Amino acid sequence: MSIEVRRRKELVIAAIEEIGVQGSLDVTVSKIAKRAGVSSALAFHYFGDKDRLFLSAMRFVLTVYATEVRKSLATADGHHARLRALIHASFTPSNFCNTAIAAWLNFYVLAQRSDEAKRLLWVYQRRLHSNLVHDLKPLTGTNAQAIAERIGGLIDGLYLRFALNPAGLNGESATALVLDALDHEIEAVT
Amino acid sequence: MSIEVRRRKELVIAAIEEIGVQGSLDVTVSKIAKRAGVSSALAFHYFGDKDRLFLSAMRFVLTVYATEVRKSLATADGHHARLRALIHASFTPSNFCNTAIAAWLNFYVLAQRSDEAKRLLWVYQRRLHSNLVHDLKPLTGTNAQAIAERIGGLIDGLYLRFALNPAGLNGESATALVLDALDHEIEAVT
DNA sequence: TTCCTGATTGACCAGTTAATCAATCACTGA
DNA sequence: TCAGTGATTGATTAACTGGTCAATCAGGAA
Repeated sequence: MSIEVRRRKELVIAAIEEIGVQGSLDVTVSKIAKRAGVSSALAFHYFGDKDRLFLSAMRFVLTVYATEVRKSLATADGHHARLRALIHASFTPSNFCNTAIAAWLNFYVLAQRSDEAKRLLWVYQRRLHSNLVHDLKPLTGTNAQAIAERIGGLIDGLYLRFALNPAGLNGESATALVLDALDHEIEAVT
Repeated sequence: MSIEVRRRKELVIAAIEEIGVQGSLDVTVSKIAKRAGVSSALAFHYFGDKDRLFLSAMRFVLTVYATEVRKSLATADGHHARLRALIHASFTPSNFCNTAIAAWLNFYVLAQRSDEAKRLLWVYQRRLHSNLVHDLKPLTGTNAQAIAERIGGLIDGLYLRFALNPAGLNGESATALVLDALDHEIEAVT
C-alpha cells in the first residue's frame, strides 16, 4: 500500500474516531491529525479542506457497511434467508458500534448542508430499500414497497436509539427486533 | 406576558430556526440574537451561556410535541383509537416540519456531549414507549413491550428520513405507514 | 422630582481554528 | 552523485466567537 493511500486511510479513521469521541462534527483538523500521528498540514495536503476529509470518512463508513452486506448476502440462500442476512448485516459489530454510529449520526447533520453528503446517505437508503424489495416481492407481492419502507425506517430508528443509549441495545436484540417485525409483516399479507 | 418571558421565547424560537436553517448546532449566539431582533449580550443575560439556550430550545420542541399528544389523546376513545391518536400526533405539522426536525436531529447530536440533553430525549422516548404500552397491553398482552419498541423505533426512523429528504415524505403518508405497521403487529398476535 | 431596578447594548477581549506557505526531509531514477 | 519529486511540518495569519462589562435607557414607586 502506497504511503499516500495509507496516510489517507489513517486520517479518515482518525476523523471517524475523533467525531465519535467528541460526538460532534465540531472537531479540529489538528486533533484529527494528531490522532493520526501527523501534522494538520498533511491533512490539508491530502484532502484539500475539512469538508472533503469528512466526506471521505462518510464514504469509508458506508463502504464498510456495503462490504458487510455483500459478505452476508453471499452465504444466504432463498428470499427469506437473504432478508434475514440483510437485516443481520445492518447490526454487525463493525457498523453497530459506538464510534461508527456516533459518526453516522453526525453525517446526517453534515447532509443538511452538504449536497454530496446528502447524496451518499441517499444512495445508502436506496440500496437498502431496493435490496429489501428485491426479496420481499416474491413473498409479499405489491406490499413489498411499503414493507421495505417500514423495515428500513425501523433499522434507522434503532441506529438512532443506539446513538442515544448504547447500553440499552445490542446487535443481537436489534436484529431480533427487526426480524420479528419482518415476520409479522409477512404474516399479515399471507 | 412579561418582557422576560417574551424575550426568552423569542430567543428560543430564533435558536430553533437558526439551527434549522443552518442545519447545525454550529450557529453563533450573535446570529440567533440578530434573528430575534436583540443583541447577543441579551441572550447571555437571560440564558447564561450557549448550552443553556440550546437546552431551553430542546425543552420547547419537546413541550410542543407533548402538548400535541395530550390534545390528540383527549378526543380518542378506546385503546385502538388512542394508539392511532398517539401516532397521528407524532406527525402533526407543528412537529413534523423542516425546522423542528432539523433542530430535533441536532439535539440528538447535542445529547452526545450533554447529559441534560440526553436526559430530555430519554424522557421523550420513555413517555412515547409507556403511552404505547399502556394501550397495547389490553390488545396484545405480553407482546406489548416488543411492539412498542418497534413502533417507537419506526417513528424515530421516519423522522430521520424526513430530515434527509423532506420532499419524500409527508405527515399523512408517514402516519399511514406507521398505522399499517401497527395493524400488522396486532394482527400477528391475535 | 428622585431613586431604583431590570432591560439592553456597543465595545471589547482572550482564545480558537481553517487554511497557507516556505522550508526541510526522504527517496528514487538517471 | 545529483537533480527531481512527493511527503511532511512549524510557523503564521486572518477571521471568527463565546463571554464580559461598563454604561445607558425606560418605567414604576415613593
